[in-house]
Amino acid sequence: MSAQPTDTQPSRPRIRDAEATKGRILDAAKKEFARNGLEGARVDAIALEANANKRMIYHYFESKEKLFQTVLENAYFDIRESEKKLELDSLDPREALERLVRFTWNYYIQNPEFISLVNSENLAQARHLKTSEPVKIVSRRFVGLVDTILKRGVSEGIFRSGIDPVQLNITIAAVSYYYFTNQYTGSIIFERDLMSESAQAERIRFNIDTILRIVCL
Amino acid sequence: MSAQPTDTQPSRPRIRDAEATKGRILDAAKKEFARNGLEGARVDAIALEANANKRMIYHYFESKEKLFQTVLENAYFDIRESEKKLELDSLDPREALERLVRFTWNYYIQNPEFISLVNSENLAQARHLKTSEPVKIVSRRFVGLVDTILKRGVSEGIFRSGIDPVQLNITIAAVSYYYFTNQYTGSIIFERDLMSESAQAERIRFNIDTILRIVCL
DNA sequence: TACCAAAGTAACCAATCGGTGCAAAAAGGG
DNA sequence: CCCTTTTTGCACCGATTGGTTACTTTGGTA
Repeated sequence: MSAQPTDTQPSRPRIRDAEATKGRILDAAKKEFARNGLEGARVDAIALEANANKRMIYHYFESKEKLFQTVLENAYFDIRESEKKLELDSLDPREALERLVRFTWNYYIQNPEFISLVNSENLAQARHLKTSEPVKIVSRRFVGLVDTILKRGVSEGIFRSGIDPVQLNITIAAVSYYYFTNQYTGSIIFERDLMSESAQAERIRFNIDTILRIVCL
Repeated sequence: MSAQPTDTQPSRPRIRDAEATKGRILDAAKKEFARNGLEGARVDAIALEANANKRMIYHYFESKEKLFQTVLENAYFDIRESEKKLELDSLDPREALERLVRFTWNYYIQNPEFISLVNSENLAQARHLKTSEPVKIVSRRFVGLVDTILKRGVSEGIFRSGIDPVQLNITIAAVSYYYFTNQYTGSIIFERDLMSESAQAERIRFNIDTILRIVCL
């Protein structure tokens, strides 16, 4: 054993950086809320993980609930921002739809916290999102995405008309979201490792096929 | 203020009925776990709701976790039992599939606790279900259901071959499950009341259409 | 360099949580 | 009618929780 007091650097010059501290708290909170849910998350655990003092959480974010709200809003901003970078208008409608399905799948894989946060928010009956005007604003653009693809497909004569873009949007999310959020109970009930490489490859193909079958003539 | 010690009947004759007490606790626990999640649920609240003493919960179910496990297992037994009553073999494959999609939808409506309990279990990485052999057993029959319909449809020349029954099973659940579990955030993001009568009717039609498009030639 | 708002810390608190010890009350067999 | 077993009630506990009080340290700047 050494005489050093902790496993951090012995006499860290302690840099003051409010933005960095806020960022570390948000990152830690996202992890903790995703892993344990809104009720299960521990403020002390967030402070520890963020390498920050618990008092700073209340200094910057007021309460556990407000912290969750901020984490959740940021999560929505992030996914909508990523979607904007897809440039689906340059692709033909079928390819645009396939890319959107793939994007949704990959986003959930790379950001597993997103699904868990949304689940927590729905258990809370969306009480944090209700008051968030910014999230509503960024969501509008997102709904328009599928609508545009659908209209283009119809005018090109490859998609059938009369499809509700909201229903399609929901279904695109559903077939991937459900697979991930229920991966643990699913792997038991179907007696198959749903998260193996081969199972994942199989599922994404099935999902693309499903969505294209909905829209094509 | 009256002199009565509590708000229960002053000298209730106290009937001994272990099974009834257990049942009331399980009902109350199901509601409480569904509403607040595994971590958010309060044992005192369950006791109050069940009109039973908290001590009885630990007498009959040992711990909060074990109580949750029992509630969850019962929920799975119930849905699988209901599915058995569908008699899908007497219908032609297309109708059988439609009935199964409708059943899944209606079951989620009539048993909203089921979805919430499954969500909680997945947040807990299915640690309660892992050790439950009975749930695995009743699940096998369930997977076989869709497989049988699919095979019949192929031999009758109305379904295409090569469809993985597990993928189809997952998709049937997904398109309804996702709609309900995300009803609160969904209603905000799509700026539409997803739970209105008309919205529900629209969704179930869309779901039946989706599933039939997957299997039909 | 003296000053002071901003950033960070440690110790603490009241409330609440899951879980228990213990014994009274009620049923049922002899 | 007694006595064992099951069912019930109440008070209580140690641990943990979200949140706070009071304080020190830092770094830009007048």
